[in-house]
Amino acid sequence: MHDDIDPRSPVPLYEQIAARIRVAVAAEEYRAGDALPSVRQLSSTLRVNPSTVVQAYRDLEREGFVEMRHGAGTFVQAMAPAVREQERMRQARDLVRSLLADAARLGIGAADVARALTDEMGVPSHE
Amino acid sequence: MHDDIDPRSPVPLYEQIAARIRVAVAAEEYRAGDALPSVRQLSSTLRVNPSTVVQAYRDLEREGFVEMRHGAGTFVQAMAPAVREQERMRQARDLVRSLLADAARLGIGAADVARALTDEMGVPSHE
DNA sequence: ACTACTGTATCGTAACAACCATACAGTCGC
DNA sequence: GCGACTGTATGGTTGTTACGATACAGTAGT
Repeated sequence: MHDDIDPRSPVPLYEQIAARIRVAVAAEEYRAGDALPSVRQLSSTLRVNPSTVVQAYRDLEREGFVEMRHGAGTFVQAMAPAVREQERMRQARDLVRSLLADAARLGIGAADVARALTDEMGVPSHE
Repeated sequence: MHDDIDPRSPVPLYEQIAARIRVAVAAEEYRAGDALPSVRQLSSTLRVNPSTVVQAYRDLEREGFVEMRHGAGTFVQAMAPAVREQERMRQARDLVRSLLADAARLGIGAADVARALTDEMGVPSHE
């Protein structure tokens, strides 16, 4: 439960925070209906500005992970596994599309990308 | 040979210019050893600042497409097809790695990404 | 060497993103 | 209804990126 959060990382604080919550929810560390730490509470334990936590929570809300209720708190959303799966695939599709757009600008086709991906998956050198 | 370049696009001008040159080189519109338009010349025909063209040319130089010779001009590099292929795969690998990093932050695994990619490739609905 | 071209380096400006500070507004237990 | 908690909205600071303006430096034909 130590920091996990690194202000000097190139990835924004609010993304680090959101990622942290996502895995906690995925690991059922939080159940549907549970309240997340309040904005101020989490911001003080992480030594971060409340607004930064808000930004993380808002991202999670857009993705359907949580619901923010004015004056009450932020609660994890119930979500059928099938729906969650579907949502994950939608995000994956968006990621892949922007990747292909970037690749095209470099003169790299989808086939090359696919090859590189299978190469990366086949060699689990990290982690 | 008209503009192709759109200042209002979210993709930077220098990237649009670099992309334009890449396809021209790939299409053998320029051959190895040929001189590209000079920085000032291209910048004036594109109605763009010389520095912007320089940035594009520098990117192309980093990628090994061209060579900038101070006082002489910018020339397309000779490059064996095998080397070019290898270079393309290296770039594809880098793209895929950063994609997987992004995906991980969203709780999306490589398997989901692979599925999304094959879906996108299988259904050429756009363009 | 001079001149007219080349690329190079440096600085400034505008737009944007991340983060913070602070005031505002709703909810709920007492 | 009051008080202590919640999230919300607004504005400012800082750092980064894209783009431009302008001065510097190398090359080559004459």
